[in-house]
Amino acid sequence: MNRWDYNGKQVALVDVNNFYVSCERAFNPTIRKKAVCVVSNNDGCVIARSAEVKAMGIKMGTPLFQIRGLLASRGVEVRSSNYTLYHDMSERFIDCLEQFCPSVEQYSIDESFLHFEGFGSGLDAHCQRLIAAVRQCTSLPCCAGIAPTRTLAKAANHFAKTLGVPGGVLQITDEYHRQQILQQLPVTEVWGVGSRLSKRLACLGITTAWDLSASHIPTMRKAFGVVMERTVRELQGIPSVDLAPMDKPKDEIMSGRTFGSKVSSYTGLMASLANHVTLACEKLRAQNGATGRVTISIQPTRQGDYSSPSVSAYSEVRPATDDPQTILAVVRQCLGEIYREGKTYRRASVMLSSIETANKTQSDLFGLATEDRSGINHCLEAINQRFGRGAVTFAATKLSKDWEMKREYLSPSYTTNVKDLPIAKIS
DNA sequence: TCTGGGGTCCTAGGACCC
DNA sequence: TCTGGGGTCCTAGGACCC
Repeated sequence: MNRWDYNGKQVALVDVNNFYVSCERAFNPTIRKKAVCVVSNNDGCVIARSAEVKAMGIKMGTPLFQIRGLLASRGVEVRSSNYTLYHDMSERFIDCLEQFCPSVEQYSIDESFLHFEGFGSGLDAHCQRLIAAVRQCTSLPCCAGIAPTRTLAKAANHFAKTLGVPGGVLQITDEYHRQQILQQLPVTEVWGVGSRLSKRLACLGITTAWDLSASHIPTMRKAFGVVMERTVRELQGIPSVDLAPMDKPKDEIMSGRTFGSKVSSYTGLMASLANHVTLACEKLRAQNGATGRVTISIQPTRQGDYSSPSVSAYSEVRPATDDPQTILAVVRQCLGEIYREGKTYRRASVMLSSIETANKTQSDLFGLATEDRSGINHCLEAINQRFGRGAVTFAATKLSKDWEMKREYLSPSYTTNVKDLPIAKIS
């Protein structure tokens, strides 16, 4: 038995190639052979690229306005991000994975860790069948990396994708193989090592994943902390990272967005914040929570190349509540504290924290019951669910339109809106 | 009132992820 | 002129307590 045989436990990282682009292509055959990129909210910057676009040297996060000309001259199809479509496709993807593995741990919208035990040498073939099934059921292309730890599985997946391995699966099977893989992987590509850490690592002569894996753990812990120690162990093949389960109730809930165009009026900011209160409260109620602390922040427009720091204000809410109207009143008061007339702003957000479970919130002193609006809140939610988000909103959200998103290149919601169902023509 | 050390709890901020 | 959003985990430092 070699050291890779952890009671036969293996983890596979399966992720969809260029997820957002692949979703756009799934329902639009005319762009399957074309270069495609997807841009962020407000059509701000590039957040997904097809292989052709990557080959043009266009980097992740490039502002759209800088490359409009280039994209047009190369015939690149641009799409605004369509999260309704992507979330629905993500659910279909995960449904498919669950047919092949009893223990699926969703990590992000397009990635999941699959835990297998006792598969032996048949795991590679099993994952190849899984990938073929995903392709058939959803038309999404994906790859898998298999190893004893999540960090190594990530590394294997990286090469499964970039080397175009047949079948789309790469498994690290022994010590020699691990060394080969890690020696070819720049340390920047290691899961958990970002740009800052990799710069500091370079000063110590650590430039590949293999260098990092061979580093002295106590030294690394002292210099970089426990997160780095765990990364090193994972690279060595010792499972050391645990993920918080996705269905765990959130400790804090945030809703924020950059405006479609600059906002300078109090009512404009309030309109945006009221919208975020509604969205945040939907999430809060979905996890049966109540918030005890509301924080708002507004960010002034950038000065030249530098982004201005955001300004924030918070207030405790006692007793904790899930009522948007109560929260809205708090938000209004906070905005009054930090709003400066004459300044222009680019972004606003609302954060709910100190979240408790709604049915065991402390009642306030003397048991003064706050007005019970749960009936009306459920009613509003039901209307919005049936007729679409925004069918009923607080008056404040309608006072100004400046904050609304710019989405010039939006594709239809093929899978979630009857009006947008694709039409098949038989000729 | 001063002296001190150690523990806990909270918050802000950094780094990272996709 | 135009540069995303939502989250996690960890650490340091301050306040408070005994």
